[in-house]
Amino acid sequence: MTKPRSRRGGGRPTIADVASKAGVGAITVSRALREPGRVSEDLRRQIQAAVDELGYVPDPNARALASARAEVFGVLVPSLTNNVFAEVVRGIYDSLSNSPFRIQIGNTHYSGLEEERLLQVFGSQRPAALIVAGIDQTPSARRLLENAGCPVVQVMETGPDPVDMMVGFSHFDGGRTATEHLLEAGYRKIGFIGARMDPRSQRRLAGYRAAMEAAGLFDARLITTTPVPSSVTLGRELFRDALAKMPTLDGVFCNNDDIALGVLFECHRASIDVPKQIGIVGFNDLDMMQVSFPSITSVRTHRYEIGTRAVALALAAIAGNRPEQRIADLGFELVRRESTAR
Amino acid sequence: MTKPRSRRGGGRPTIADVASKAGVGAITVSRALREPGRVSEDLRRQIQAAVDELGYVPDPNARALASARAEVFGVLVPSLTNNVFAEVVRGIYDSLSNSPFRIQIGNTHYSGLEEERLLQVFGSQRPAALIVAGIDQTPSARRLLENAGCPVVQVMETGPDPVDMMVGFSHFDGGRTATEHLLEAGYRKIGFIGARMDPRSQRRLAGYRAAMEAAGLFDARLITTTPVPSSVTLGRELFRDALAKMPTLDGVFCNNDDIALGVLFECHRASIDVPKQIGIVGFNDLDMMQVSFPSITSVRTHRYEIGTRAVALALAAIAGNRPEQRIADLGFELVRRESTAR
DNA sequence: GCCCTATATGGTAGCGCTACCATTTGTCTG
DNA sequence: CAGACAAATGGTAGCGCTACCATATAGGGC
Repeated sequence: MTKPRSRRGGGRPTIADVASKAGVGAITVSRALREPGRVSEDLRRQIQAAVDELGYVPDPNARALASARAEVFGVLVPSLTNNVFAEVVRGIYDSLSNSPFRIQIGNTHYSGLEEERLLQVFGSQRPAALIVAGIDQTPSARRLLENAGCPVVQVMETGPDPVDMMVGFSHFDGGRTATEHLLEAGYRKIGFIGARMDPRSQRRLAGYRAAMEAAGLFDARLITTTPVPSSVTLGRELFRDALAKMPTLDGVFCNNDDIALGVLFECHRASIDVPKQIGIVGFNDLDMMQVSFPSITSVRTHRYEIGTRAVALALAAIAGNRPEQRIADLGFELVRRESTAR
Repeated sequence: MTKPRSRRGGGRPTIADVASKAGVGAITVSRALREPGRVSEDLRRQIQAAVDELGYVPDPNARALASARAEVFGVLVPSLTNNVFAEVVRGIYDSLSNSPFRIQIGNTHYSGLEEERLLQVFGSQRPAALIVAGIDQTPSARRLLENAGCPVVQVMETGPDPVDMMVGFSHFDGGRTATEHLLEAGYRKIGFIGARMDPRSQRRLAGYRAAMEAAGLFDARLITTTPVPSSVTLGRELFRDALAKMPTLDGVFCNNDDIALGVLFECHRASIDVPKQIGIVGFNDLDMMQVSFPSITSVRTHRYEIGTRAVALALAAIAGNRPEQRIADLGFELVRRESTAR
């Protein structure tokens, strides 16, 4: 009744082909591939030979269907072009490149609704683990994560109430540290310039505010923000706005390095001396911060490591040994450079 | 014999649940979801109601297994952090966000072998389409693409011999145009500075060389390259090397904008006047080129559009109307700015 | 009125793999 | 040396879905 070879499959070898070639049952081939320890040395060799000869590659879809578990890591980030998330994603890829796991990335465009929709889609695949950026999921997204039935790692920042596990650092502390550094360097009229203003930016702003209030120097007019996505061009424009509003400005904590670079360029153009007239601090410490002229002080964050650590935690949880510490705070470092050395 | 509800599936509703709730056959539900036109208005409504009520989401793995075709676009890029590819990938994501297709990205790390390996892995999933960066696949990678049994789009550059379809532009022409612009502006000792030197960089270099030779000004000592990945820091270092080697240098065509920015910063630091003493041209025209001081002339490339166009071509091919023109040349534009205006 | 065709729906049989249980064999106890 | 038990292997029955074919009904031409 059955046709000689699958009528739909396009003729690629299946596990049954390998089994008959090796003279064993299909299930033994399956085991030899997934849990080699449970198959005798002899058969393992025969099976491997048959696999090599036929060029057999297991079908991940059939595997996922039969085992009710796909070998997929779902990753949700708000942006694909923002270097910060690109680095995290790169860390994830590098950590999984020698594993059987595939990666599925979703771009939420900083939208909670889009995040919910993608979690729904991802959930339908029964992923092996989920890695999501941020800790500000909508209630319904949070429920989806809790019921995902797989390890979940929230990355980029730390907070008090993880869905499952967390890898990141405190953006509030980062913002405060950057501002305190400007204060210690003697700057007084320190502005905050930020674009996009996602939850992490908001917390950096809160850190800035805490430092300024502690010094008795806070003034709401020092803050210049926009919901528009960040760019170097925008940094320049926002700085001009800030100066127009507050001509006595003598320092700026920039929400990120793109903004900081825009500020630096505008200072060049307007012949404002950095660091004498204006001190600049960026955030993330991209490569260019150390080369710019003058070089720019920035808060270095460990983005690649956030990706690798998130994968390590997820893999441990999959293997059954969930780590003791569910929250990994990777911290940050203030890197002092010429832009604040007066 | 059968347990009341799937023992493995975790209790999520299946197509059979929807079918019995709507009082129709499972196959009709399947059709209503995939080809609504073939199901009567009445049933379609009943089925939709059942789907909504149960919160049914089709299992993509079962679907892929049964139809021997996964709703997945495989995307192969050499880097995840390089802004150029990130933009292409963003274009792909945005174009597919309202389609049933998922996206699977592979990072080849600029390695042909890794590309082969990933094509093997991707192939095992029977993707709906493949989008790969570059036109320099190894022979065996090319064979995998030809036998993929799905539309294939090579992106980033154009060439004479597409596997299937192509979207990009001529890097040779880009390099030549940039160099000719420097020549027209009166620069004579024009250097080429490049990092990574992947095939596209090589072709830009070839374009530079063609222009220099045509002007009778070519000199191998004007070329400074390294296989090291590109960065702003590296741009600065390479420029110093170039100057040490050839102190009379009066212009540079930089393989990309990161390098160009590094060159600009070094000029600031060494008090070299741009554009009077040195003219600078970058490649790709990142946002920051227009804001830097002085602003930097660059070759604008249409990266996001490459992504969207590649998806459009692939979707057309999937729908059965393969475009007449298999090669889409999106061109580039030289954007003249202060760094070459003397 | 008959046959032909088009449209709408359903039943059956897998897709390629693994969970579950059964069977076989070898080894160790007392 | 019987009985117990672990290790190695296999058979069967699905996982949730769709391709393929069959069936039913409604119209259209002569």
